Amino acid sequence: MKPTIYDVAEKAGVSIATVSKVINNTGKISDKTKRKVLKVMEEIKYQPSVVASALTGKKTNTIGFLIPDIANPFHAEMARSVEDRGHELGFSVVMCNTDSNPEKEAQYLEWLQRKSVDGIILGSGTQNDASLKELIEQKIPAALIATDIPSLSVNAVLIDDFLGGYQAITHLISLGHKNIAFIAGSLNNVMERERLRGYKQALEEAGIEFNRHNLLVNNFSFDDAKRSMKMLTESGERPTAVFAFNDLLAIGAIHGAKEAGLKIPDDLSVVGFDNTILAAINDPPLTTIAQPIQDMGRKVTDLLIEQIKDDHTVKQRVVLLPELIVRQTTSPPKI
Amino acid sequence: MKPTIYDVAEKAGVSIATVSKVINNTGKISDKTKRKVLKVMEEIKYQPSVVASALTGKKTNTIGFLIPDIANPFHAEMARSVEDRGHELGFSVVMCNTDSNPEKEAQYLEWLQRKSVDGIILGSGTQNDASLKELIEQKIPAALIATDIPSLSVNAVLIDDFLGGYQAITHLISLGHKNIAFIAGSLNNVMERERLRGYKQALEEAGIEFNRHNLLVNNFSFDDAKRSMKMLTESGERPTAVFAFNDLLAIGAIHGAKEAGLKIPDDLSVVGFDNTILAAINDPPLTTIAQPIQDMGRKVTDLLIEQIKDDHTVKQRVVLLPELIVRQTTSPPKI
DNA sequence: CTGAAAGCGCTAACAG
DNA sequence: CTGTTAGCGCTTTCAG
Repeated sequence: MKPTIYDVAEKAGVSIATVSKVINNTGKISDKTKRKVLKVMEEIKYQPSVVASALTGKKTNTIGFLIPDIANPFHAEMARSVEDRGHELGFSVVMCNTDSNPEKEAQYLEWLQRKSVDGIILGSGTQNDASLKELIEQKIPAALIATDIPSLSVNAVLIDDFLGGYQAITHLISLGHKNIAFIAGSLNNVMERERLRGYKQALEEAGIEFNRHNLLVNNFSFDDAKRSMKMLTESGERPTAVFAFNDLLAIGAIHGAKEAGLKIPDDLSVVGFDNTILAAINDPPLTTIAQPIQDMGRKVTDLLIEQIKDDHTVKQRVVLLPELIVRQTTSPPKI
Repeated sequence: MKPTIYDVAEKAGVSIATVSKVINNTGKISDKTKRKVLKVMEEIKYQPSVVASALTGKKTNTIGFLIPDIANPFHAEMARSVEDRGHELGFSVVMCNTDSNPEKEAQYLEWLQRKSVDGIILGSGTQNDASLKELIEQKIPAALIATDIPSLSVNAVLIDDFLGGYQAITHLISLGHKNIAFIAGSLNNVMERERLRGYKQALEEAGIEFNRHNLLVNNFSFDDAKRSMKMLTESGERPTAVFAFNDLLAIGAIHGAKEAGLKIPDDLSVVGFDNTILAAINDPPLTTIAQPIQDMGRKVTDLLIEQIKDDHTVKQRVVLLPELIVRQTTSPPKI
């Protein structure tokens, strides 16, 4: 059996209360007995049980992290930075892949509560506003990353998606493009709608009319993007540039364009979003709008853990600014 | 406050023992009282505390998952399949990024034990054999994925790395290549050494002598691979083909080669390993040795959970076979 | 400074 | 069938 607090108390000739105090550095214990207890703990390799201490009302030092899919590089990089920061601060993180499915989401949330996690981070793709609301009502610390729910008072770290879209399109326009497509995902969340708004705004400022045919909605999949792009090249006045919802879709579009015989960037300029590893290793390297993933993960973890330690901290919404990374998939149109 | 078992007992007019029995479906309870209790649980939104039940010796339904870096697509895809299967079977998974650092590894292991996880999966890159040994001695269920420690009796799921290396090189030789480089990582684990052995064996069978200069050891980084490749192209008799330890390194090599003015695959054939998303989206699509990542993740999770449920199950080492996926980065040498 | 004792929410005999 | 009760390992008053 694993040694318990009783074992060390007995072996050290003190009471369990004393042992508890030296473990937690509370109360006043003489140096002498403190040393003795510490020594015994070493000897019998005693490890306090988090389960038992949690039952008395202390923290579990565990947080939940919900994202649609950890196999998606954007989410994986986010997970890495959240876990890193959590680890630094003494917290474990439970990974939950929701597939953006509200039912799965609700189930994870229930499990996490039953396991008494100290708090929960909801990543982009959170669908189930209702369950988040419940979380907040039950005073479970929660924070959002890369997404926002304007109607709720909750810590959130996100980027200015409007600006991201605006930057991408402004860049393309400055290169001389006028016919620019937008390859979106489902278009059913604020994030995407904001980027679309940025897209439209940039067009408008340049006096270019929005063309409904240039707005492609697909299913967040590589193959969809490829197919969409191919179709687009066959349309009458094909765009000379495309802005994709993320790097994966951008690369899908590039593949589709290449299959149709187009050269990148000469025949088609492409801008991605996120600046994941995919953008860096693409050939040619992908021009993209960078989200500061590391900072976002770190910041949201800090906010959540602050809230866990003191529930009266004032909530905040931290908006980081995206940055245009010009690489080699954009150039003036050659037409 | 969250409702407890006492709250439902009181409201339903029964004892907590009865409530406990309906929760766990143990003992014999009349349909009538069962329904009544269930109804009350619904009404007050009662959720049994995993912490409390764990304290009485029951499972926490949580497992730990150690890998070097979830931001690495290979690990991320593995994590996804482990978490998926865990979720199906009712287990949460705690993600731990070790950076292959033995101290971090040991610390995670300690935390996980203090949190009473039911079992632990160790991914490739596990460095600290000693702490794994301790785990086993303490009868904590553990299982290995994509790695093996021959001296320990522990469930493991891995691929035949020797065969993988052999397949890659045989493919290249069959295309007519004779001068083939191997871009390795650190070369300090069985996995890599096995692949190297496969490489050598294939060469030997073809009557090609092993050339020490064709073995490049780097640091698992994209840039290292790129640099290595560039150097290689400047050497006297540059290889006409290269086999890399994983897809990322293979793509790094491709970038290096392209910078040196080589065309892929005409001037240089490249074979990767893992068949991650990187291989599929590379341009040209990367020929690679596929690991059945989904199956591995699922299988190792099954083995671990079986062991959790019954510690007397016989341990096994499941060796899956890698598969050569020929795409477009390999062709006969044009020299 | 140190220890006795109550209690956290739940499970598992054991009685009835 | 249902309830009483003794823990699980730890924290926290409250006395001494």
